Amino acid sequence: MSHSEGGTGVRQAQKQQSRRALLDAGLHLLERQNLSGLGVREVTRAAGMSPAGFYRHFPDLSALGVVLVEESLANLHGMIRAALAEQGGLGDDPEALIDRAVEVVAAHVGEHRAYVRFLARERHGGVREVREAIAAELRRFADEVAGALALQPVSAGWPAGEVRMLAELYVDLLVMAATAFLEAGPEGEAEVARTARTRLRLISVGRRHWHDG
Amino acid sequence: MSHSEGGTGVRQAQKQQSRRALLDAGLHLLERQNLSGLGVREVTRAAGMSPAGFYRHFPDLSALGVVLVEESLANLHGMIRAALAEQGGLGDDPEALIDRAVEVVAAHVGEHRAYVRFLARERHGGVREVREAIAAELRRFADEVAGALALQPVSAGWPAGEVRMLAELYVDLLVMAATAFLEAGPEGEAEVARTARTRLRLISVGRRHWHDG
DNA sequence: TGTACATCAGTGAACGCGCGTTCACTGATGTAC
DNA sequence: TGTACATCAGTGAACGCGCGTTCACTGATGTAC
Repeated sequence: MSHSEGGTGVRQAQKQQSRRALLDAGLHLLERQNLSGLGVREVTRAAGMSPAGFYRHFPDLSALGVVLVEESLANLHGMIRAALAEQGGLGDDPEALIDRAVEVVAAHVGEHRAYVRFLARERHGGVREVREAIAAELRRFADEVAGALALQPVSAGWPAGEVRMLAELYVDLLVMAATAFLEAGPEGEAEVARTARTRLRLISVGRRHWHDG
Repeated sequence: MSHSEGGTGVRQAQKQQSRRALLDAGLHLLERQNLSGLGVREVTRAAGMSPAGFYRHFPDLSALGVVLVEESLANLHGMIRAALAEQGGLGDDPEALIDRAVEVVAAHVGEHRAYVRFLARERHGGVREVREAIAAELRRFADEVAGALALQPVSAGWPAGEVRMLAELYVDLLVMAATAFLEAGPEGEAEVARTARTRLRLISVGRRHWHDG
């Protein structure tokens, strides 16, 4: 065991650990402030590293921010994919699907509170690279939802552009629900969920009667 | 004319002018950065005043931010009230009302671009006082919309809570439309307007068929 | 296995800089008589 | 109208401070033989 256990990669593993410490420290600090107000020294201090060490990992704080965006939405994508995969299992009951989607969002916010707060704050924040990274990820998110919607029987005969627009509306409503969960304490959570469900159902009803009279 | 023309108030008028210069400089700088990244010296420099002069008008930058919030939404309230007042004139045609609302938002964004950008950026930004001021104003905005909705024949028999929720949904959609106008250049404006109208109509249809089957 | 050299993540000191805030001041405006 | 004093918006210098970034360094890890 004593020979060849570490080998190549010990150094790299240590570096990854430091990098993670910087990302975690940054994410933690960003719960209470904007990325544009964050400082290199502040992050390294929180991560237990000397200021100069930061530059072994990132050229500047925007770069760290972009990595946080990717991580935030990697999580989210996984959950969305799982929720959409259940669609078949839930049959064609739109009520059940809506309930499930809202549950997924609530759970996601509960588990990744810091990431969600970060996204909400920087989505329209002062750092262009980060804004653009978030916009790109949300577009990919809408792509997935659009793909799932297109498979539903209700969408038969709808042009792709309209399905896509509907998907964007759902995404926007889910993002709004997520930030509402953030802002409501635990006591307000049920109310936020109720509101989110009603909104989604309203869209659902509208969609069903779109071509009526 | 030479006696009594100025009189009391010249000093006060000059002070107001300086205060305005500070607010305008701040608003201008905030188009490209977060409030939490703004500096006292930066604002006074842009306003052509010495740094110390700032403190004759505001205790700190958050206070300036709160005033900008009030101004932003004072504008908006006026427009909303005007749009809602037209409601009677437009009869009960919901299509026309939606078209008009979207036009009003587009015009507002065109004329008050800096204010709208500021609101979008600070709504979830890093300065609590400003966030809370924005939330309070948006609540008042939803109150007005709820009041108008309650008067519509379509709302007969709807409980006040549901009307309120509907109003909040409309407000959120309009706010999202406003930020979409911001981000789209002039060439994308028509597309944003089309999307916003479709979203609002979808709600409108859903509302009409809410209690069907 | 042991040895000699290379790599490179993290350090600690140093730099110049712009920051927020204070202070005593100045001079135009306001007021009392 | 004129004069003497009060007010106070804006100034400019000064302060101490924490910032971002650089640099030569150290010592653990990796590699060649």
